[in-house]
Amino acid sequence: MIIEQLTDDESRVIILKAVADPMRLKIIRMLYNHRGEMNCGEIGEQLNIQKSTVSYHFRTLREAGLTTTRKSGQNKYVELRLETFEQYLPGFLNTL
Amino acid sequence: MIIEQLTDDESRVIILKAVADPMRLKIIRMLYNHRGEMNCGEIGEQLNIQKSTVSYHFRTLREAGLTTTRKSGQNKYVELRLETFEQYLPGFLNTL
DNA sequence: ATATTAGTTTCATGATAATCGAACAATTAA
DNA sequence: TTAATTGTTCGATTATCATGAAACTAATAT
Repeated sequence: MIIEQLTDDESRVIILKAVADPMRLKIIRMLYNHRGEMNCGEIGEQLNIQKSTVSYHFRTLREAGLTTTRKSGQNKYVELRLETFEQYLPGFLNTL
Repeated sequence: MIIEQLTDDESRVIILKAVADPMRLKIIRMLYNHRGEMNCGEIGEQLNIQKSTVSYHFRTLREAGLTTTRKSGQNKYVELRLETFEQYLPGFLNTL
């Protein structure tokens, strides 16, 4: 696996693109209101889209550093990484 | 001209997409550091891209409500709309 | 052992987005 | 009146993105 060396602006663009989507905005809002980790499945249910699409959005958020993931059994739990939001988008979560 | 009725999330996505681009990030940073309006031309010079592309980015920022424009003679001056940043991306400009 | 459940990966597709070059419009200078 | 300057618009092209369907993996349940 090749380690990509990203400039600060490149990271920033990846993060902003990750947030700039209606579905992912919904996911972020759910996670924020829930204040803690959530089951991927229960999030997906409320979005009314295919699970492959949900999985894609989770990956996008994770690769942007906006979430962390914990696997337990056959379930997977997602949680917001508040530090990343604080660093690149301070105050953003409060506007949701 | 049809007036579009946008939901808050739709506005939000338009704003986030507008910010999620390296060129526009450069433009925003320039405007912010300059603290005040700038000539479109002098911004364009530093970006090393065609003026049609620069014009496209300016339009994207303006339509997202992130800038205002003033025309004076054959020049055009752009300025950040700090209120919009404050409302949707509070603290963001300080991270640049 | 087999079936079920939760999630990922891959492939194809349609939709947006970024860029350039050329033509255009408006303003100012010669 | 004719240049030159500043910026916009249009058309074409390439690249990226969001989505669904199907096949797959891993873990649990029967």
